[in-house]
Amino acid sequence: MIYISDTLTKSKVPLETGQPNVVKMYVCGPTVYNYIHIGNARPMVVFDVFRRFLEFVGYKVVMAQNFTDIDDKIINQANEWGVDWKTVADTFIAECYHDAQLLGIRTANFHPRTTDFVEDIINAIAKMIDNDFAYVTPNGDAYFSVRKVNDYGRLSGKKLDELRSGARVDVNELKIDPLDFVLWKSAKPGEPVWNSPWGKGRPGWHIECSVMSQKLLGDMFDIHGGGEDLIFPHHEDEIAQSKALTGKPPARYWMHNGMIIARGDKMSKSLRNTFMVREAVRKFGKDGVRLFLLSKHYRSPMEFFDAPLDDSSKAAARVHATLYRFTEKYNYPLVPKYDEEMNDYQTRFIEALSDDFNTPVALSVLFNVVRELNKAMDDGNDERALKMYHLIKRVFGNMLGIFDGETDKVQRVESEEMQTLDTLIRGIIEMRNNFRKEKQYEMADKLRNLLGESKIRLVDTPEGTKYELY
RNA sequence: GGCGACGUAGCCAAGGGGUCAAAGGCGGAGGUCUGCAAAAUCUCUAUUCGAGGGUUCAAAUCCCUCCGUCGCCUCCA
Repeated sequence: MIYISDTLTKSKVPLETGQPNVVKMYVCGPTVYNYIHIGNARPMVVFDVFRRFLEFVGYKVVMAQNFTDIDDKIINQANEWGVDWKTVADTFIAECYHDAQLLGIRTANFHPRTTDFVEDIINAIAKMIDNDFAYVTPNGDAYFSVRKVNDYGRLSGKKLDELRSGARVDVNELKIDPLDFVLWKSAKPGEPVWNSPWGKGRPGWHIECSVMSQKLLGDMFDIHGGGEDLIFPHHEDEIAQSKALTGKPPARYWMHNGMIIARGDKMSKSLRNTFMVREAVRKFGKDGVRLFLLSKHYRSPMEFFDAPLDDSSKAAARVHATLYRFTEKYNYPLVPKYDEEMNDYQTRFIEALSDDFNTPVALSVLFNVVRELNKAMDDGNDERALKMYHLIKRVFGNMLGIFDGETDKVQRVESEEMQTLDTLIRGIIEMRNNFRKEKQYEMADKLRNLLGESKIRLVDTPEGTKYELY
């Protein structure tokens, strides 16, 4: 049984899906007006791994992640650059796919864009107006009446009257209640527009997710995920909208990941303390970044700074070296037969992830197996080595989306340049070994240092001298 | 102001009434291996879990107080 923390009930609950062995999951994606940063990447990686885990234990996962491709920030950005909104959106959707791919995030089954669903959104709003959950103001805005649904505020633990007294809510005389939120924004001059029964305008933010998730995953899917900053008002409003439309909340469970903190604040584009995914991958490697993101429980906020990223990067490199050591001997390792030890490690790994997706514990199992793989190779126990290799590379690595490349940062390209370099290095190694044979260690060490300065590390093994670039 | 989370070794981070003299990673010390290194491996590196009270046969784990950090309440993943 898999247990997850449900934001709505604030408790750890068993995952019981609508259809047996199928998990339908919707994860809120970014508004595309710039490159994605590490904060955007956390839910992407977390839910990517969660999905792989569910698949491993036998679920068929149907996953959707949206792009908000029309919004004030996109329009502002477009105006600033003197291009149209769609160019901005298209550009950063493309860049987002690029960065997601760099991070080894599998594409979801659906990546809906708001502007592809305007017709459905209009229909949904019309229905809410008909059923008296929403109203149109004289200027052509449409608003949702928050007080028409019961339990509004349950997800975020807020009480309507406390919110009102907070007086932080948008003061807008057109709204009947200050807490009402916009479903359709009437167009200001020069803004992109779509036609609607109540005038030219564009969809508000919350309605897109309700409409797209319902259309793609159905009235009540299993898991709705996203960053915890979306709990209020975004997800609260989605619940209200779905209840107005279908009489049901949109999802059975709500999973929220904690924020990435940088320099004392939440990482956010508007706070200018972002660290781009692209830069992080360049600096720490794909597996280093993923390992970092999985090193802390997904619900806790995590501080972003170099030291732990460096640690994760080193740990990833160590595992890569171990795997490389194995594949050097066995180019095409086949499938081992499971034994008690393998079952035991795998069970521990799965149990960790089954307990509210405890990735830090799962990683501890992984690192234990890495040590066992090294030991098996040290002992010359190839059969056991294959078993450990299989667990790391094909089972754990597969679920975590790591160790699927040759090495993390160092490329072992079969290019002509590499061939030349290889010949050169091998030549120097041979010279050094001749010096060693003649016990001229000073000369031998000189050559080793020379290579070391060029970031080439020599490793003397019983099978001869090897080298690696670092 | 309201709601919520957290404070565990040099750093990162699990655990969440007894099996914890507390997993794992990074770092550090020492051993094995090596001509020496490197890599790998082994041992050690928190008698203690922010501070102070309390409950209990038993607490890092439950309760209270205090100190500190952070999130949400506004666009945000």
